[in-house]
Amino acid sequence: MPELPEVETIARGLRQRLPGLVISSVRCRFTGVIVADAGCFRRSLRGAAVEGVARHGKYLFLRLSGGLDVAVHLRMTGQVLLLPRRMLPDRHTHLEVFFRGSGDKLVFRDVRKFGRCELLTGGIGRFVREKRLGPDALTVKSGHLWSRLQGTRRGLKAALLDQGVLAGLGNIYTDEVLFRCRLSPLRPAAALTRRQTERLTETIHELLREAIRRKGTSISDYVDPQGARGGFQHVLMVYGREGSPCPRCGAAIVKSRVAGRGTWSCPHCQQG
DNA sequence: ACTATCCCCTGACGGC
DNA sequence: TGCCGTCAGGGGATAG
Repeated sequence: MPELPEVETIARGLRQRLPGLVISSVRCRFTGVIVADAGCFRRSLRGAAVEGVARHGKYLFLRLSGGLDVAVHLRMTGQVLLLPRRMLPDRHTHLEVFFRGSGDKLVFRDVRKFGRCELLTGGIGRFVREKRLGPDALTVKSGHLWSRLQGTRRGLKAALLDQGVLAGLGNIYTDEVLFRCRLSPLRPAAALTRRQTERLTETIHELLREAIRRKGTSISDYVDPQGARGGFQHVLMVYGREGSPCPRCGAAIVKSRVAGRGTWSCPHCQQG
């Protein structure tokens, strides 16, 4: 499931290849992935130049000429790929973008069809405000987290998964961050001290930077635009590891259900 | 305003 | 071998 590090890895991969290319045509094989009108989407993209690639939380943005942007969300199983333009699309390929004079095409594929592409005319900032996304998790300030966590009655995991609190953490990195901070996922968010919130913020930054360095976590479907898997799944400490010894104290990692999600934690280390 | 639950969708997996 | 139920979880909609 692509979270911030996976989307950042994709953004970096696209940044090396896309800027300067001009879109010659767009083929949509499953219109359900396009938010609003697919015909308008195709017409608007045709002839536009790619000026840059951006990211906020789990959203990827293609910045186009004419003040247009395309917002992409991969949800659970979405992929953004750069493939040879002549390669035949498979049954999960929903969108293909072709470029003038390029041997590659940009492909959106998604087994479960949860992912979405949306044309923006009002800019990224406006989109982020309308979606009520919190600050990006890579740069969120401790003071912001403090005020948001103080103002909720929810448990810590539920609060950190809320993209309105901070944008970018999903189920995997939330479990890993709570383990590193020795905090229980069920602990009331408002019970954190200021010092704990500072440490939590630093740990979020470190964990995400580390995961980006390893090019993300490939557990199920995630690959980068060139089809390469990430490496962070090899260093996960709790996620998906029920029954394995805790890397810190040796106690068996337990799986539970928190905020409707599978949740892995060490019952001994994470009592706080 | 806040919180919990359901739903979207497909493939993998376990039980029989 | 095949059928069926369950699970995976991001986020939007909806109910309480």
